[in-house]
Amino acid sequence: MLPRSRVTIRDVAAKAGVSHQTVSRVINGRENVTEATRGRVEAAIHEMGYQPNAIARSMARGRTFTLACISPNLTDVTYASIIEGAETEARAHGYFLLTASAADGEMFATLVDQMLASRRTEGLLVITPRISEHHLRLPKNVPVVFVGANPGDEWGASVNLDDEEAGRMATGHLIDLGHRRIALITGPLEEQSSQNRLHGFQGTLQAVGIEPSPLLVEGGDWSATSGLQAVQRLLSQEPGFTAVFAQNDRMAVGAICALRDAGRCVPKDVSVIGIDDMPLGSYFDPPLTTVLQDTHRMGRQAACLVIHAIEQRDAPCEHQLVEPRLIIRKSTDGPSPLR
Amino acid sequence: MLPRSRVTIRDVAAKAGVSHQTVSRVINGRENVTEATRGRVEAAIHEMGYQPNAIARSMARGRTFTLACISPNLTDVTYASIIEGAETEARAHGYFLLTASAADGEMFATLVDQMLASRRTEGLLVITPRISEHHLRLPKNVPVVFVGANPGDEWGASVNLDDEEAGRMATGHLIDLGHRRIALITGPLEEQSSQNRLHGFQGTLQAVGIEPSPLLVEGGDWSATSGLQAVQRLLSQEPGFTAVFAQNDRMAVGAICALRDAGRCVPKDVSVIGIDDMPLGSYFDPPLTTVLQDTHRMGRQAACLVIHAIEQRDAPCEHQLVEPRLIIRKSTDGPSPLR
DNA sequence: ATGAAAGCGCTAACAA
DNA sequence: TTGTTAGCGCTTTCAT
Repeated sequence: MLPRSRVTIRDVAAKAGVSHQTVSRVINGRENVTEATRGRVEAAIHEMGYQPNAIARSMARGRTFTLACISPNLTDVTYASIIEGAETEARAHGYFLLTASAADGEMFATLVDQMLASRRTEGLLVITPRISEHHLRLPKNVPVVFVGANPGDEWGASVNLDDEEAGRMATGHLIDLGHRRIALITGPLEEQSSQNRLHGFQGTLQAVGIEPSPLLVEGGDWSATSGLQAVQRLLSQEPGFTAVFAQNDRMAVGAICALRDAGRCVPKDVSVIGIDDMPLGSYFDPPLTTVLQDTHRMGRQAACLVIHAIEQRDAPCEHQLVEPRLIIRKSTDGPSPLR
Repeated sequence: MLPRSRVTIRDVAAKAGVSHQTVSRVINGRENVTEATRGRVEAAIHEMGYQPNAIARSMARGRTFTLACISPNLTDVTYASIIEGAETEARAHGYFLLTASAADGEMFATLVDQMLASRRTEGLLVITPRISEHHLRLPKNVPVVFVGANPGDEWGASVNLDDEEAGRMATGHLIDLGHRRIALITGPLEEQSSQNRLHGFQGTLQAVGIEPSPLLVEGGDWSATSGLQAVQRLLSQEPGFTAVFAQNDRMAVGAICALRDAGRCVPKDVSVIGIDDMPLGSYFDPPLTTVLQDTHRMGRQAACLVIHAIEQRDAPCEHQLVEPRLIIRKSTDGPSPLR
């Protein structure tokens, strides 16, 4: 057992010649304390180097002012940026963020137990691209917000990119440049965002009278390597495409590598567009055209939602969509007239 | 004020027909409880869905099993990976991690107050490339470990890359390839790691009889843009170099861009090496040769050190160095015989 | 093996 | 305005 805190409210009270309750009033900034006593108490606090014990406060008030945030990992910049946004917003509201990564559902369940059920935290942010059964076995009395997937009304609020619009935006950009044969590299189709981006893609093609070909759609797992492999498959089965829409930037970068390896020049022979606007995207060769996903903002909004739900117990379960934005760099251009 | 926890230890006790103390013994796995009573208590716990209240426990035990981690930001993948490593290790030891970003010294001081002085956390990880006065005004009675800089023995333990060795490794690789005129792009020279990497660079050159030229050294701020600009300056003042050692990968990528813009081919005309082994480093053009900094491991070691210090109050103040490792890809090659 | 009593450091309700 | 009295939910003595 570790040593306990040095100075308590009572020590200060004794020194200042008041009751401990008066000290409590002073440190809580209550109005009903004479200027004189307040001065004496503050002096004593200063002299003794008193610092309120947060745990005792939590105990007495029944509040911890702490949020939990569980993410598949902390290093993926998409997640890291959501977390950073959430932490910033949380702190602006006087909350702390207890962060953890959960590799699998089991880990997730354990964390929820230790963080939520034990009342260490007052709310939960779940960052996940995919809702699993574990996510739906959460304590009912604690506000939860999902980022990256939408579990539906009865399970919790959510914040997501408007994925369908992002899909339309990327596809529309390629069509505007004159492309007709556009290949798509999706994320895992079990994930809502992949599906929604796919729908945006298909809808946009059909709107201009292009029938989407299944031979021009390949799936990846969001990694650069998977994007590379997807392009190799596309090249072997239907090499006539003049543009590639990868559902995220990492796969787009992999796609560019595969095209270069195959002797196709980007953007002269093939245009490539991604989604995310990841760091250093403008330092690849060629600089990557992409659709921005404002993850920092998503994190802030998510934190805002949980805090709102904590403070007004009646808060409705909102599902917010964040707008994408097209960022044109050099990896897209009109189709070569030679082809 | 929020509703309090539903079931307490006493409710369970009543249901099981024992004293609350017996329940406490059961949930703490104490030996001195009859199998019979234990069974009754466990049944009651299960039926009522009882979950121990972590705050009350912290209160009674004087322990929170929580560490604080303060970093300049959470998105820089170097930091994020340290944090992830720390969190993993912390959890393996039964600790949580309260994460926050501190843009400046003032924010840092506030966070320390709220997290440490209030006894919300039992130890602190400080991720920072540079020690400032704020870092040395920490509470004396709480273990602190620095990652990314070394404050010296009396201020706290530290975990760092062996920066000097990393500098030697990168420089040695270029020399082994046959380069003699090697340019260096440093990080900010107020930071220890920049200085140490610089020393490794200079020492290695001198060891093979090359006198380091000040005209071949430029400073950046770790950003890709600063690497790009540094190369532009180098090119204008002393264009005869055949290799560039950038003290991190981002600046190396910027350097490659600048060289390409200037019509110099990497690695044919100029070789480029960085430090970090950042994600996607192998997807740039050309794939980046670099010196690996094992940030995940650094985070784990740092967490290990704090926890050790918490559990044995006498723990010495260690300064650990993590070994770098050379990763050869395509951005380095022998100098062109034509030059 | 079990229970009773005390207290962790603070806030909240009530008195004075 | 100030002080007194009770807890918050648990762990830790110390009895029994």
